[in-house]
Amino acid sequence: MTEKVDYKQTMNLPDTAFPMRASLATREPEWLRFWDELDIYRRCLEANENGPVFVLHDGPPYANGHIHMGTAFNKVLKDLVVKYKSMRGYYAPYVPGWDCHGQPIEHQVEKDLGPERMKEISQADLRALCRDYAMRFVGVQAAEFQRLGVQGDFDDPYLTLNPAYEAGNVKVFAEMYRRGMVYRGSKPIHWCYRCKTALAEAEIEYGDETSHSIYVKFRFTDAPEPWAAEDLPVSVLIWTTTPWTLPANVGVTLADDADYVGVKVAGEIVVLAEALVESVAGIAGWEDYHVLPTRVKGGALAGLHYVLPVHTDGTGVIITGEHVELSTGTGAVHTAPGHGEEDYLVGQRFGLPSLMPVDDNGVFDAGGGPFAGMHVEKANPVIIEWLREQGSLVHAGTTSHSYPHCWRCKKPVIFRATEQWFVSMDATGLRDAAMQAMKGVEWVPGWSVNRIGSMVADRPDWCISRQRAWGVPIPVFACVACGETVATDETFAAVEHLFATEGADAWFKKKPAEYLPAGTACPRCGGSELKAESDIVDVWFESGVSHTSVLEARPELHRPAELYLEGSDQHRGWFQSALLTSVGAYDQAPFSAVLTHGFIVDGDGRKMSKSLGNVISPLDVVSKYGADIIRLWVASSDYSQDVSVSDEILERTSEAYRRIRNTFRFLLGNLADFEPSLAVPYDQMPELDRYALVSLGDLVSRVTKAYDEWKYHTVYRAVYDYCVVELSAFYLDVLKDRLYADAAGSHSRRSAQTVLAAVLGDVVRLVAPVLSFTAEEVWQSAAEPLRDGVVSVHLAGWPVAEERADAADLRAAYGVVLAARDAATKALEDARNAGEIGKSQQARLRVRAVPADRAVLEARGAEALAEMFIVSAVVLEPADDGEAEAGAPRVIVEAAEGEKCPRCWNWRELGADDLCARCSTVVSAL
RNA sequence: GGGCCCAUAGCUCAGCUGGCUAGAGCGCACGGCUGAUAACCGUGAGGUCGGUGGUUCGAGUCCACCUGGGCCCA
Repeated sequence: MTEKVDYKQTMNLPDTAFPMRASLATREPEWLRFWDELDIYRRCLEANENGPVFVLHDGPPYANGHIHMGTAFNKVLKDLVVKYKSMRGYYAPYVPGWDCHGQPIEHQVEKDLGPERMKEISQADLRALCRDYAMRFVGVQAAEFQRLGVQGDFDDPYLTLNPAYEAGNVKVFAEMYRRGMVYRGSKPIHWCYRCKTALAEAEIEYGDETSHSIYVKFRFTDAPEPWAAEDLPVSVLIWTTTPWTLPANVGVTLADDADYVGVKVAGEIVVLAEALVESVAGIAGWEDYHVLPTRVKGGALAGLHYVLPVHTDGTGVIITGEHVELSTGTGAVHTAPGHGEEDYLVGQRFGLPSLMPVDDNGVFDAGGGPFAGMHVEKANPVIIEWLREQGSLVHAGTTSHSYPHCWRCKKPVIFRATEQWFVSMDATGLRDAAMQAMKGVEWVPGWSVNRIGSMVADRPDWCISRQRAWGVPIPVFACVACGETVATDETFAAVEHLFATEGADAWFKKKPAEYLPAGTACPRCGGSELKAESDIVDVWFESGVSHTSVLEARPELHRPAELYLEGSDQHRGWFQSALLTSVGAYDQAPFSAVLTHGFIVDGDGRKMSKSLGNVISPLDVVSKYGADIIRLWVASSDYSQDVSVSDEILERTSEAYRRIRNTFRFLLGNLADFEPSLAVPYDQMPELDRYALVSLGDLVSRVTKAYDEWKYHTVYRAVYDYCVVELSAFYLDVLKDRLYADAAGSHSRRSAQTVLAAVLGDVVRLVAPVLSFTAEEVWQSAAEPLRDGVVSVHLAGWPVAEERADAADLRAAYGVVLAARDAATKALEDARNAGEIGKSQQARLRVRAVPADRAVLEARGAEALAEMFIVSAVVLEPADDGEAEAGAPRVIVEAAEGEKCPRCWNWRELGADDLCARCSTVVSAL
């Protein structure tokens, strides 16, 4: 019996302090402190001071609430872009921003305040509360974004409530105004006559309401052709639930393509959609009626005139629209552009006037005709009676339907046109210019341009005014004497200066005379008393002008930005408002490229909502898995579609992370005693090592290309597969014998370490934009000589794929070798299942390959093949006739000859010391 | 109801301009190893490509419709 010797001590086993368990949740904050002390954001900028500039311009999230999966995804994606560009040598500043104005914050503050205190508070005080509210959440979100590893100028972000930002609004508005694309018009909005206020869509609560339901005849001025022969009065029959809007009627909208018929009833003819005759007859209680045979398309009736229902001395016109429903009503829609959104839009298209005879209190003015002075609600029954007297009422009943209510007083609201400010899409050719400008932009993914294109092509004029408190005022004045708008280069300059120095709050505290140049007067009547406009600007306009307030204003940025990157909802939102304001003021798109991503959905592809109970919070993921897992999930997802997240997905991501982490750990462990001065030159390396470097170079090329094409999930895939397939399953597995058993300072082991150092150095940088924390941990765990004085992986630059003269030959040869290896592992598995072997080193393989392959294998040498197959010996044999055609080599497993070397576990002839020759030499030299 | 988009194994992804028995990794099952060990190695079983119809000699890959889902409108 030989005495058991512990040869383990004589081997070079991995040694590293880099822990297998990541403990990201606790360790990541330490790296955040490390970067903070390093001032890594500024260091990255300084390092690239002379590099090309790449500006990713942050779209400002709304400053309320905590971050959610969508904002986390967006910010991490941006961070990948910025960190990659920075490592590539670009000067890549990233200034995060927040959208601080707007109705949701104002609404929340008002709710917190309560109705009593709300009545007391001044606009200035209300604005101060809104500001506090916004600032609180800017702080909350900034901390949360940074926890995700997002790097940027969080010490000096841009906020839409900053004076300098507010001034930018004036600058852009002024330029667009000067160019003649801003005008005053009217547009219907939700209005609560009890609270005497305009309401935003978000302030509307929908609830069931019982309304009047009336059918009314509008008499044609001349009997339309199809029914003229009957020689009876002909009317079009409409249905409405708001009798009080009839005084504002100017048109009747029909469905262009639907069939309309005349119904003879009670001695006259009423026209309505054929599909609705039966239901109307039932409701109206027609017993004796007759549908005339002639059918007419709605479009054929367009242009006919009828006598207005209330103002019977005037006429209205028949038009067509796509919003006409054929499931309820009559298929003929009473159209009052002053009192309905769709009516307004269709009215615009047909050039109908927008009558609005109702004042702030909901009372008819003179435009109400016989109902002037009456409140609309009280007028309803009166109007119905009046219509009955006129003989135009066909039926009056009630109906229950969903109707908008005021969130404050919970009472029904009305729709009512008011004076608003608009940006004209066509008066100065803004639409065409915008369509043109978007052609010069790179849209990722490509279909993205279709979406914004159709939006810009179809959109109505942009209503940019809001009747609210928390925002930036429309920077114009009205003459108190004559009502004329006063807005000149001088007043704009004064307001811009006012905002820049004191903020928009000053608008609500000072009188115009205090900041306008002396002598500013109304151009029409010469009046010198001016009133500041009380409306504020649409928040989309506000965020849109960041190209001016931020890109142009900050020295490190520029307009146009290289990239805007947001969720696909921003085609309608920020992308569009930025495009329109930039083209409007500068004839130029604000961005060179726009990247959009999908929305975050659950594992079944459904949107996240509290009611479905499928919401996952990024903060929970951070504390359970760590920010790097979120980052890896972001990188692994194809953002051009909606992106799923679920416990399973995160669990899988986490497993993938562990695999990558372990790969780094193995590399670090085997480089403990290595430094660059010990490196073996490429041309002196064993072939396998050269192949490994070629393969590494291929990875670098592939990954770099993927980053450049914004395909992060390809980056992830490539790196992960490389770790698993190339390294773990092949190269590293093969290398263990050499690394552990050869002499520590041997050429063969140093060669392997040279490769491992290259792999470590390259891969850690390839993943640094994604696994920012872990890459830093790896970097700091590497021996100092390997880091060469670079204090952070994020300052380490980008790896270069080296060109190797023998690369093509090696790729071809190793294609054959790896195919043979596959055949070998299969054969070994069979032998294992048959109980013939355990470890592969117990085997000796006879490999029979077709001549071409055998030549390739022979050129590597049997010893090299044994090393690569991790067996004790390989014998190459000619294939039998029957095997000659086979693609993969045939492999026969036999027991290895010799005995198991107690040190390296290969089966060899053992010497006097009971060791194999290699181990004997190594041990005796110790 | 409209515009844009999506739908390949349990998961994440490949499948270019239509052409061999639809691929990868993970997960899973089984096995090995115990010198990457809350690791590592191997083998294997899983999709007929959301559905229907069509174009074609041939379709996951083109067309139509449908179903389900997402964003934005209405």
